[in-house]
Amino acid sequence: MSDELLRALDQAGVRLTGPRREIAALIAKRNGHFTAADLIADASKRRLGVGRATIFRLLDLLAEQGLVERVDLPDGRHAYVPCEPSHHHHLVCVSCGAIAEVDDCGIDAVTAEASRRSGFSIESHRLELFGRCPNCRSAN
Amino acid sequence: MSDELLRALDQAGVRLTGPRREIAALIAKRNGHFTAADLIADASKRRLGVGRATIFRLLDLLAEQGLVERVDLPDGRHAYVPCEPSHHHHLVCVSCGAIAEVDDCGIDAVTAEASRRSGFSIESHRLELFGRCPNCRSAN
DNA sequence: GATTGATCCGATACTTAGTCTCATTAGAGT
DNA sequence: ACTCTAATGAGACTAAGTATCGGATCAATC
Repeated sequence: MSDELLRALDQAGVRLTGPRREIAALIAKRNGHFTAADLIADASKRRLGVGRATIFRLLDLLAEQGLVERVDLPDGRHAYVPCEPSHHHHLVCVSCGAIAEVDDCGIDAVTAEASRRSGFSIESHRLELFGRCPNCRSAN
Repeated sequence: MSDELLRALDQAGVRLTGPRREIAALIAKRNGHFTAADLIADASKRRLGVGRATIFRLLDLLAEQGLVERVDLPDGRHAYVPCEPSHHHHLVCVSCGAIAEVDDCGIDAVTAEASRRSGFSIESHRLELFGRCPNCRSAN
C-alpha cells in the first residue's frame, strides 16, 4: 500500500499534500518497476490534474529518501523501483517487469578484488540483474 | 588509436566512410568515458560537418559490435566507454572520468546466489563500479 | 477556527537526448 | 569509370527532464 511511502515522507519532514498522496497511491498500485512516463500516463488517465513537474519532483524526493531507486533498464530507459531504504540490488524480470530485492550476497568480495587489481578506490557500485521471475519461467 | 575501431568496423562489413573515420578519431582522442553530447560538441568545434544523427548511428553500430559500451553514470546520464568486445565490467573514476576494465572476478557466484534465493533465472547483469583512479587518489 | 508564511502546486516555456525521414552523396566491388 | 547500395546531413519531430513563477495549500501557532 501507499501508506508506507506516506509515512516515510511524513517522517522526512515534508508536507503530505494531496498530489503526493495521489502519486503515492499510483506507485503502490504498480507492482514492479515503472517509469516516470508511466506515472504521468496513469495520472492523466484518471484526470488527477497533477502536473508533470510534480511527478518528477516527487520521484526525486523519494529517490533522495531511498524509498525508490533508479534502475537503468537494458534498453537504456530509466525506471524506478519502490524499495527499502537499505543498500541492496534489484532483480528485474525482463518479461513482466516484476522486481525482487537482493541484499549483498558476496559483492563486497568482488569490489575488493577489482580494487586490488586496478588500484582504484571504490566508492560505490551499481549492480542490476535481469532475468525471468518464477511466474514467467513457468508460464513460458 | 582509432585504427582499432576502424579495423573492427571494416571487419564487421560496413563501409569505412569519412565521417566514421573522423568520429572514430574523436573517440580515440578521449581517454575514458564520453557522452554522445561530448562527441557532438567535439565535432562541431572542429567544424567537421558531421550530423548529430551520424554520431548516434555510429555509436549504435559500435555498441552492437561491442567496441563501445553504454554506461550509466551515477547522475543518470548515459555515457559510452570504448572497450574490448568480451564480457567485462567497468570501473569509472568519478573524479577524472578515466575507466578501467575488470573481468569477471567472482560475480558469477553472486548471480548464482541471487538466483537461488529469488527463484529468478538470470539472463544478464550489469555491474558498474565508481571510485577514484590511482592518479586522482594521490592528487587529492 | 482564523492567520500566516514557508512549502508546494500546475502551467508552461525551455533544454537536452535521441529518432525518423528523405533527397543527396559517396564507398567499394566490378 | 560505373553502378548500386549503404551512408550522409539537414532538419523536423518526439520524449525526457528542468526552470520559472504567480498562485494555492498545508500545518504550526495563536
